[in-house]
Amino acid sequence: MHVYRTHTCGQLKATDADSQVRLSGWVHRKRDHGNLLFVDLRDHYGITQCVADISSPVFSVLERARPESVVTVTGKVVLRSAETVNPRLPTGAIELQVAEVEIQSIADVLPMQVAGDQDYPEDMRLKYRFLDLRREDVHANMMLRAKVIAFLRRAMQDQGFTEFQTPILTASSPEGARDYLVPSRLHPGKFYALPQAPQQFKQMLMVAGFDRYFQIAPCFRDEAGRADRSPGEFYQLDFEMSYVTQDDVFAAIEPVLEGVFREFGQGRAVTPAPFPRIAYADAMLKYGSDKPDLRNPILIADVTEPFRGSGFGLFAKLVEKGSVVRAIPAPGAAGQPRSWFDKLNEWARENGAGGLGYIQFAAEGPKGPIAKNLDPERVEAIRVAAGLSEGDAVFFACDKPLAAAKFAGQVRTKLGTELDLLEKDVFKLCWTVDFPMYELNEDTGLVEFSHNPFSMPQGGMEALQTQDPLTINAYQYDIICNGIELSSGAIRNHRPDIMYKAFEIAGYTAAHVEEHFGGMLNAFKFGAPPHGGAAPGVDRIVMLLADEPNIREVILFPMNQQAQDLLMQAPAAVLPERLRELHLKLDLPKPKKDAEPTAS
RNA sequence: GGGGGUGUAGCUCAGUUGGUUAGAGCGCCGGCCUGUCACGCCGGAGGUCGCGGGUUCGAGCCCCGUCACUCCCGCCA
Repeated sequence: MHVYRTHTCGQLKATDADSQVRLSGWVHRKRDHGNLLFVDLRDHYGITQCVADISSPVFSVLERARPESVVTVTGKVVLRSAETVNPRLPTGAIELQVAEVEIQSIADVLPMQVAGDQDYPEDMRLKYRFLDLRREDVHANMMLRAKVIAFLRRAMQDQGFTEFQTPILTASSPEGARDYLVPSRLHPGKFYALPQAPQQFKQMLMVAGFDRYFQIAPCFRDEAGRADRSPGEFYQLDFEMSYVTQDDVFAAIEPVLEGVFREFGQGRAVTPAPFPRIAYADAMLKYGSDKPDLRNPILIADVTEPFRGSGFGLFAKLVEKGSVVRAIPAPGAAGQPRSWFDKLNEWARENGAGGLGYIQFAAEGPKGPIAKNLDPERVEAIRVAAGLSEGDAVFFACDKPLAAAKFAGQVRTKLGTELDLLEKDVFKLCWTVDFPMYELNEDTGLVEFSHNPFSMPQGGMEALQTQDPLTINAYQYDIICNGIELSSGAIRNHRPDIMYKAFEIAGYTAAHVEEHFGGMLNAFKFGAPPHGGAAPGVDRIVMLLADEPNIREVILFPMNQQAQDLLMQAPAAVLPERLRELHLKLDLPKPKKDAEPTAS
């Protein structure tokens, strides 16, 4: 008999009755009847009830074993009597009558319980992550993650992509988020940077002729955390393809994404490929966001004209000064009490808006503070523009175009949640396309890149030479699922001449481009294929599939929002000799006074 | 860097208008219990009410500051 186990804790069934077996695992839970003791023994695979009574020498040993101690038990599998079968347990038809027991590892009193579903503070869960990971839900999330990644690898290989590893210690990229830097011992004063994404490497792979690349790529960014954004590091399904148009990229990745949501979505509906494509400008108008949540049926409409020169002086004056008015329908909300509208108004003020005007289309006619000050024709124009019927209400956002769009988007989300309008049990995928290449910096009045400076402008060189830069779109796209951005991508600009011109428009000289992007530029001067790709976030895909509101629930050893690893105690101070070796001297801010350790 | 929320036993939380010795459940320790599966019953230990200051006859509760965690904004080519 094997020294530790003949079976796992999820394995034994009625057909194993009467066999002699050995199990090892954690003491999940004990039910001590004084003269009869039940021990639920748990491992990765499941739980098996083990039983011993007072007549057995193992009784006192097991009785003393605290929860989460690791034990090996040996004995006979016995059928449970009909009334003691536990149908909720896969092994519930049998139990193990313990004849021998060996304690492999004693558990101290636990800081947090593994059995049960009590909530614990996150800093405690992270500090004792090894215990937290034993718990059923978190354990299952990590297994889901592993299966999702295996699926993605297989799906990408099936689509003819090849997996490559790119460097972790690389050069700082002058664009984008802050880099994590690694000091060089051999080169005083110089630093490696951890890649924010393998962007330049994957483009080099295309230049090198590998045609289709993918990688489950670690990405490092020194930026603040969010519920859906892991600080420090995260993983992307990074891919790039040669000789492709935007449509080819979509066609390649859509089956992979649709497939992963179908495979692991547990019956939830998935948008079938091809996914809807929404132009950035439309997305901002209708959804108030470049990340439209298509589960929400509300569509925003522009109603600037009905307010222009109207009796509602506040909006009329703002419109004269260049503001726009957006209407956000609230289906069926006309009958909501005054307090409901007041509450939303208060919410709007808390979110930085002046307030939140509205019209109720009640049975007796339009009512509310704004309707009183508007001609009936204007109210009717609004009703038509926003597609409203009797019984609906409508809210208004009035501001400069971008601010109005963003606020309308917030209202849309708020109303969708408040009125419970979001479609349930569904993954709604779409592309946001046609991002503008440039935007105007309102502070400086200068034209800047609005997203990725290496995307190919639509219309190529001719567009750059002839169009108003602010009207040029890029072959740049995002993939969105339920309002969460899974990925950015682009058809890249592989032409040095177009790149110089694109940077020139944003105010950069050729010398600047050469200095900062010399490596890639150089590569493009020796024959570069047209290419493009994207990089869906793996953590976010798993988060959506696991239906978790927080990305840390699907990461094995996440850092907290302050980018600290509470388990491994990173970041940490280092010894002075290590700093000397790296040619570093510290210049620290004044320490916080009365700093205290965390509550645990 | 800024804003919101939270902070009371190891954990989850309650704590009335500012008023006697700060409570419950889980966990822990002890006792009882031979068919439980969130076992049950009895008893016990366990508190710098995050920390500091203030107001008050009196503060877990009110005020100011601060720290920690979290959510959001900024940031995220």
